[in-house]
Amino acid sequence: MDSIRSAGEIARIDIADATGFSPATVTAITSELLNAGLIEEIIPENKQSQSRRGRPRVAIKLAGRSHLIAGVKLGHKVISVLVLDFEGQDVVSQEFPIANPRMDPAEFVEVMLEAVSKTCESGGFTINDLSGIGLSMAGLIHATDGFVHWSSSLTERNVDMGALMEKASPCPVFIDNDANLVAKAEHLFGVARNLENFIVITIEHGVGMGIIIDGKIYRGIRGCGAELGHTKVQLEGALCQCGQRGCLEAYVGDYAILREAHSVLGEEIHEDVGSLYDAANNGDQLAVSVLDRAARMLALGLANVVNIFDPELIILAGAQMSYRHLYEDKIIDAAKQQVVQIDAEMPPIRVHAWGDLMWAKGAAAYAIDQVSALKVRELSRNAD
Amino acid sequence: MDSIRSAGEIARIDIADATGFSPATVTAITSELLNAGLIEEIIPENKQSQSRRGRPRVAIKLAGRSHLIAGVKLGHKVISVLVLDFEGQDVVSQEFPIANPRMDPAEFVEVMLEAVSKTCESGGFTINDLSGIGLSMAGLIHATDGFVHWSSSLTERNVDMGALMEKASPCPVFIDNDANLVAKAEHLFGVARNLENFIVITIEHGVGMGIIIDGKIYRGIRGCGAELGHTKVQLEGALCQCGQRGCLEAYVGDYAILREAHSVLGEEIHEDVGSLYDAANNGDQLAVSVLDRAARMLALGLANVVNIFDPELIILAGAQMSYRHLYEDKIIDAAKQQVVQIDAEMPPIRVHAWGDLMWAKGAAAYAIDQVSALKVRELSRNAD
DNA sequence: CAATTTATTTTACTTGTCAAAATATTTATG
DNA sequence: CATAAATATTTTGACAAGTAAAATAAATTG
Repeated sequence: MDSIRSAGEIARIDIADATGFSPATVTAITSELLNAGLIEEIIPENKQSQSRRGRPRVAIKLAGRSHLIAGVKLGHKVISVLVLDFEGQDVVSQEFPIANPRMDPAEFVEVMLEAVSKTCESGGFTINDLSGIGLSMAGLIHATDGFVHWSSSLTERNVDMGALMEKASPCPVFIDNDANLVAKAEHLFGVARNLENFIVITIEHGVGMGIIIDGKIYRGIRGCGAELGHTKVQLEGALCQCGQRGCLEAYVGDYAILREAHSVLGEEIHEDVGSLYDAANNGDQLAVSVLDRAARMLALGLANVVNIFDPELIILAGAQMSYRHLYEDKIIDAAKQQVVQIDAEMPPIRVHAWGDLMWAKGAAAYAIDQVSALKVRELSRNAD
Repeated sequence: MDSIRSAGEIARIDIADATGFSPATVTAITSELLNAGLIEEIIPENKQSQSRRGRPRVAIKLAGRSHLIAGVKLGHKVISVLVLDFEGQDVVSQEFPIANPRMDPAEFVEVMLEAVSKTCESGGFTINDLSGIGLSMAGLIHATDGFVHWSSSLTERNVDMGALMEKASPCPVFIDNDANLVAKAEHLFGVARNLENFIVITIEHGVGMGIIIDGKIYRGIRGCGAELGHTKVQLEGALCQCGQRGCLEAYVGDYAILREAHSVLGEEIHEDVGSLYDAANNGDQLAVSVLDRAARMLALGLANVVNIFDPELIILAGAQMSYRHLYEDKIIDAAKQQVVQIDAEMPPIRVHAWGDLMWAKGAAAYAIDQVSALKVRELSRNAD
């Protein structure tokens, strides 16, 4: 069982403790995994390790070099590719500008595989050495079917991307919504490593949410749940890019904030929200007012998430720090004011600034997870 | 496995089909359950049953008379008790007026057990013949601990009701939030009998939600999730009975609607929302306007539920038909307008009018479920 | 009545898991 | 330094859950 990953390094007896299996069973399973090369023992460096007496525990970890896995994120302007080893260590990463942000499916597949290939080559290996590719897309995606209801990266709706990828790629490709995959990354590598019920909220151009319940991504029946950005926070409210009114995203997304600022200023002074934020900090009352409404709306959205899910943790995951206006303590405090009050600590809300590779890392995390499961399945089938 | 319940009557081979177990296993398990008296075979009445040839399938059902289970709901003015048999058939039910809607815990326990006792006696048996009691409470409840953070029925916060009940009751008592238990009833006996991922919304004095994910009630980590009624649908909006502003309940709950009507009329013409609804249907523009806002807010809330959960089904479960203004098609249509649009049918929203015993039935359903699990556990322990 | 069909039960085996015993490897102690 | 004590891991033997395949049961068809 791959709860070795969540611990990083762990001795057999601790696995038994953590999983509830008996030491005997752990030995049986680990010896199989060792044989298959998926995990390896750690040779103890120093003799005087701990002050404990008795036979020393020998730690086990994932065999990093056993598999290489790529994560791909298609953004508006760039496509980023990150290759991780089986342990989750960065191997190589690259970004490529893309010509047009909306492509037809065939072009999309080609561009993506091209980017992966180039990244692999820059790391000294080829795409054929990969055991899996994770693909992170903005949009409405039925992950288990690999079916894309709609994505901002595609010119067509209802694309069976899974089938297209399977045909074109030398290794399995796993597709899901970008926010879901960030949640996966938080689960495997991030601040939610030991949690099984938490929620990740991503804010950038739009607002996304990833829900982990009982350790699994919750996707809804058609695969298009968790659309926090399009929950309505105002009757007949601001116009959203989805065409509807009153969506949270239409108050909190960067385009919404800039839109409001420019509607008053009349011209496009601020190129991005970061510059507006700086203006606000320098006392620009208009900027303060614009950002304040966004902040209050976000607080409302966060409170709603708590009221509905009562999760162990909420993570505000951000790639770029130009969105730092949305990660302030006062927003979290405001959210606390709007949560159903009981005499028990409210779920913590933590901010996690990942850096630019957040999205690609999510994709890779998902692929690692899927490849792990695949290899274990293969193993037990080969036992026959 | 007690998926016999969801089918009502089912032959062994169909159980094998439905559960994925082999026929051999089904035989083994059912023979144990038969022995324990929990299920029984149905003697075929007519010889010329079906046109199939071959050995006829013999159907199995739960042994109704094997256990009696009570469900209790404490409302504002009455306490209702419903006794079901193990199959879910009504045995006897009764309602009792209660003196004061808020009691201290000791009084609460006494009043409840008194009501259950009287109901049992009116059915010709005693409380000692019950195998379990389900208790449905409005409020914030950590069900698995039997801990009541807060309830409108109690004068105190943070009551360990489970412990109190265990001391006073001759049989196990299972406590949960009232909306969660309605969801349970829908799952066992209602319109969600074969579904594993659906949502129940109850509207009455307040707005409640029960979430079923993977066949289990989702409660959140502190047991106080699913508070749809207190999600905010308006920044700095109407005042809610919880003390906060902008809660859905503060627009949709009956007290909110009446409050608004009276704020304009100046006097209390309408005793309940039903009368306001009649006025609206008779062309009273003011009544129309008041109800219209409530309807639009409810639609918004429903759309948010779809956008977040993308469930198989949403059920609007109602006890009394005086709330029929909230069950209209136009509301459901309005909700559809505000849902993320994809080229796939949106989850259906169904209205289920239960009648007055809805809440008590939920409590009983939960208790049946828990007692079933308990008995099966006892059985496998006795196998040693 | 025999042949056929379908449902259920029995039998013999596989698999996953565990408790208990055995073994391995260390520290502490006289 | 040998031995005892402590702790981790592995081996062994047994049990429980589940299955495939064969056997049995109970109907229909011709």
